[in-house]
Amino acid sequence: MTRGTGREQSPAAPRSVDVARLAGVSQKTVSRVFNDEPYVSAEVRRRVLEAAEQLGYRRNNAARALASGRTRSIGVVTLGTALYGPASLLMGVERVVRDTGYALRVVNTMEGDPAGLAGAVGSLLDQGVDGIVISEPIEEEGAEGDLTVPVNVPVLVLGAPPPFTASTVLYGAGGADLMARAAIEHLLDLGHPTVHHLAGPQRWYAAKDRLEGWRAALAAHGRDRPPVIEGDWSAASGYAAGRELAADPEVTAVFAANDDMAIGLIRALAEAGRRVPEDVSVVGFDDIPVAAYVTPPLTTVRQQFDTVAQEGLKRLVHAIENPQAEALPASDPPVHLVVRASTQPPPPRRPPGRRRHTASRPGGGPHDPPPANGGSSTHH
Amino acid sequence: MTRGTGREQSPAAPRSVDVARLAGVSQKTVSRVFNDEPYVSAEVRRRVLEAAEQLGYRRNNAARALASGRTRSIGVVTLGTALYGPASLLMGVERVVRDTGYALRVVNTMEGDPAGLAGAVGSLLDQGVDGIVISEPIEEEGAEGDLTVPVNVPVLVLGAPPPFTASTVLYGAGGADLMARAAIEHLLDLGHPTVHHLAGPQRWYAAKDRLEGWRAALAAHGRDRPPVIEGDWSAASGYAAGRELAADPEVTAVFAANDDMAIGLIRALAEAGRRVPEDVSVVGFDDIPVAAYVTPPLTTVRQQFDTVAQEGLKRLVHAIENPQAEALPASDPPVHLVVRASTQPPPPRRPPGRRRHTASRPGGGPHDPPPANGGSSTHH
DNA sequence: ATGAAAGCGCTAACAC
DNA sequence: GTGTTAGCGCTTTCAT
Repeated sequence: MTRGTGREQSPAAPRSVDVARLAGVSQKTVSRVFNDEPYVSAEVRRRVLEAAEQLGYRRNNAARALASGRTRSIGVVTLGTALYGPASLLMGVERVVRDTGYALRVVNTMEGDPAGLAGAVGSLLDQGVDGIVISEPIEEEGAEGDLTVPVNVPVLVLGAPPPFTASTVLYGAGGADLMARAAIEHLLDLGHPTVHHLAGPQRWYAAKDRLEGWRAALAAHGRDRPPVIEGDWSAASGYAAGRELAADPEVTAVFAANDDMAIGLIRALAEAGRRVPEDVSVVGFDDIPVAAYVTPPLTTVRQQFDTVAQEGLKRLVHAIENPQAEALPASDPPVHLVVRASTQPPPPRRPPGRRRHTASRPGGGPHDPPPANGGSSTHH
Repeated sequence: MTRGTGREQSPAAPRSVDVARLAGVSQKTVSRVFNDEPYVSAEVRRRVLEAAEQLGYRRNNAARALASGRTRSIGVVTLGTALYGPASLLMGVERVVRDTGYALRVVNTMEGDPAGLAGAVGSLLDQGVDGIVISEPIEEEGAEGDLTVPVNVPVLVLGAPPPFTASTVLYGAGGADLMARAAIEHLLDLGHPTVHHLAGPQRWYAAKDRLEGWRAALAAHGRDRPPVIEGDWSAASGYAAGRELAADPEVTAVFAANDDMAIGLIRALAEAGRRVPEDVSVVGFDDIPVAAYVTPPLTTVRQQFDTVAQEGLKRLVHAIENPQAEALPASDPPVHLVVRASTQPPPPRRPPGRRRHTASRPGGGPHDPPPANGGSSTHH
């Protein structure tokens, strides 16, 4: 209707020249208006915007990218899981990216993906992103070490050491070891002689970090370090681990690397007649939405995904827009241990080999309303 | 190093002409090779690929998009939540999109976002996507009905009726009503006189669908339709609902619109002395990863996000690549009710007003190992 | 404060 | 089978 090419199919999107013509200015002026450049009179700006509105003009991003060499988009590599941690981080990233005016492109790396991280990053590079976020990468078999593709955009790695070298690499989401440590110390403070660890899959850096925090905390307090059981993040693996641990009367406290495993673990313990928290205390990690409502309500470490995403992206965008400048400093997120009903002091020591069931804990029965978010204390 | 512009900064990405020159062919031939077009001799193809490899050539997508008018990317609008359902769907979508050779752009609509769906779609249109997936939209206040922006690309709406008109609109992820219905019928089959419903927020179409299935099932069987309680998907809201329902001795079966609410509900019931499943049966929806490991293991409706995503995207891509062709038909996903321990026949009827605790269920105590995935039956 | 001209790196249509 | 010629719709640089 507007531009008379004759074809009715879909009336060809208006271009900036069309707007310029209608507004009676040059095409460049339209460009100026849309880029908020200075030196456009208010009157002209108004005319241009009005013409654009009338035509339903949207600027063509491909042309823009081609001419400017920047796509104004950020790519994120995530694992293709709906696991609470990675999914929450992704949502946090999206929120911030949009706020900063960039577009978001997403690719997944599946566990066992042959191309893996390199493939994912390559695909983003193909798409021409201005920066890359790698969220919770896992260790690749074989492709250990450097990426084969040269990465010429800034990269933000959330929750892991550098998987490769790029022009600029930033880190974020550290401090999981400190968080784990706070969990362990909570249990030691309650009087547990030591704490067992149900670790996450060690190909995940997140799992390694938590293991490391556990190790460090026990070492710092001169405690025994019992053997580690490795799960796969799933409640099923936590359940399997629980069956093992239930058989060992020495176990009075367990730190699980995520809440799902903690829930499976608690179930297995309960089925074996070892009550939580009376006989065994359990701490999880993540603070998933149901953590306060399972039985017993789970003591756990809350991750602040939004904060982590926000802080990391601020630094990434800074690096994109100020290529020569110094990288902004990272800051460890605060540790936030949420104490609920799954932890309490250990049962009194007694000669091994005798089965017994101790009295109920003071005021901690299942009839207490779960603290909505209550009982949380912030360490560090 | 290769192209001598003198600047060492970052040695300017090679272009297809550079490859052409090195391979001793025309630039167009390079284009042919990279687009897998026919009519290139094996020998030339080899030379081109080798030259490209040597130069580290990656084709410029902005230029490609500008010249061809297609971005080879699909945009997805999701809610900015890590809720299991939406997050799983997003992951499913990503997986399929990559397989089909498209890139994925993601924008969120936050609840209460002023721009809302229109803003999100507009932002994708700005980015120049070839197709749009709208995942689980919620009803917008005010902006009811049509989008103000013209959408000239095919749109796939997952889990909702048409929020607007576009050139092509496809639907997917229907059938939630049938799934809800299967859940209700499972409870009726067990002998419950009727089933209460803890609904999701009714601004979500997914919540409406489940409510509708509940309503239809009760109507079909001529049962009472008790008042509906509306939650917000959270375990906390399920807990609140549970306190209400616990006070009503008539309640013997509850269908919760998602698992998180079901878990909160069960906790509130337990605290009020109403055991699940002995006194009250509960069915959830989603089959979240921990559903089999909470106490009691949750009977729930499993959603097949991968299938839904795959099926929907196949149709979307078809619509993108065959603009004139008939839309591929949709197919309802199969209903998959996973029966675990949170449901059983109702306790024997007795005069109202008397409190009692009935015997334990036959072989259904907490010491049964949770069926990993067991006890599932597929309806419809 | 505004405009003219020259590409950005590719694909499309046609020639050979 | 391969090359040539034009743009795609912007941003950039430089004039004015």
